[in-house]
Amino acid sequence: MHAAGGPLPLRELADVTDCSSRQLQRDFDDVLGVSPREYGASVRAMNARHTLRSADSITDAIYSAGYGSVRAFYEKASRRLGMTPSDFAAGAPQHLQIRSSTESAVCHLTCVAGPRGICLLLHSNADQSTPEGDELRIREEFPHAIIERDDRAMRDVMRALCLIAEGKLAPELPVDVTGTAFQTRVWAALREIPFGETRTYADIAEEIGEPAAIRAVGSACGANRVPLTIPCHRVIRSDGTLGGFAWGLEVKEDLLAAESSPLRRQ
DNA sequence: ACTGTCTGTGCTT
DNA sequence: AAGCACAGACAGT
Repeated sequence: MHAAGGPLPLRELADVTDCSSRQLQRDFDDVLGVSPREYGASVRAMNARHTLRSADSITDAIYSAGYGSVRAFYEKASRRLGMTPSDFAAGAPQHLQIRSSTESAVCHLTCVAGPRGICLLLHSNADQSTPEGDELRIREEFPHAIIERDDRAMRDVMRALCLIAEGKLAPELPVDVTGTAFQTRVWAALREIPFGETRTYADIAEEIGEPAAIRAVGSACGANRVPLTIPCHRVIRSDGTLGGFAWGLEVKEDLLAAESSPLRRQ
């Protein structure tokens, strides 16, 4: 489907992968958490991001991305862009984001936020190099945005992030992240986990109505660009082991220990 | 436990 | 109106 740039008939996929169409449906659901058709729709939407950049007109881009009509594009894909197609086609030059960095008691934090909320949160400690790596990661995520450092505007946000990083109760922060339909559902479920509690990957899968998509929940947690604010550290495995965490298992362990200790609550 | 067939339902074109 | 994908039920391995 990536080669084709969009969804493929189920029969065709089944022939290529040499398994039955029913089995393919089940495998997609188990591993990816979405149906083959839905996955293809995401591929096509991603494809549209590229054609929008290169085509002469929005309409051309929409058709060459494989949509049958302009209407279909606006219904299915335009929400994923996070801006109007014409803004996106122009490279979103006017999109302004602010960033700030601070030292928490535990680690160095760098946060990038747009008008609607936090869109990226990076962490580093003494072992790892900081500024260049962060810069690269930010550029990778937002290649066309204007990003300015503004510590004053971010002061309250950074303060709240420090609290969470230390395992203390903090005000909820607005987030502005885009993902697949499935990721969005997982991230929303993660934000429902109360401070001081944990859930298993299976719990989350159950909660979003995809009880089989346990591994997919794990991937969605891994794809979380704003740890702490979307508390993926509160998800552990059913057997009690920690599972994974982008910032390292030690950090995850410390966070959970601090959050569950009543003495350190505020 | 895993797999394929059959089938009713609902969405898309 | 026709075709297709989806997902539950069921039976065979």
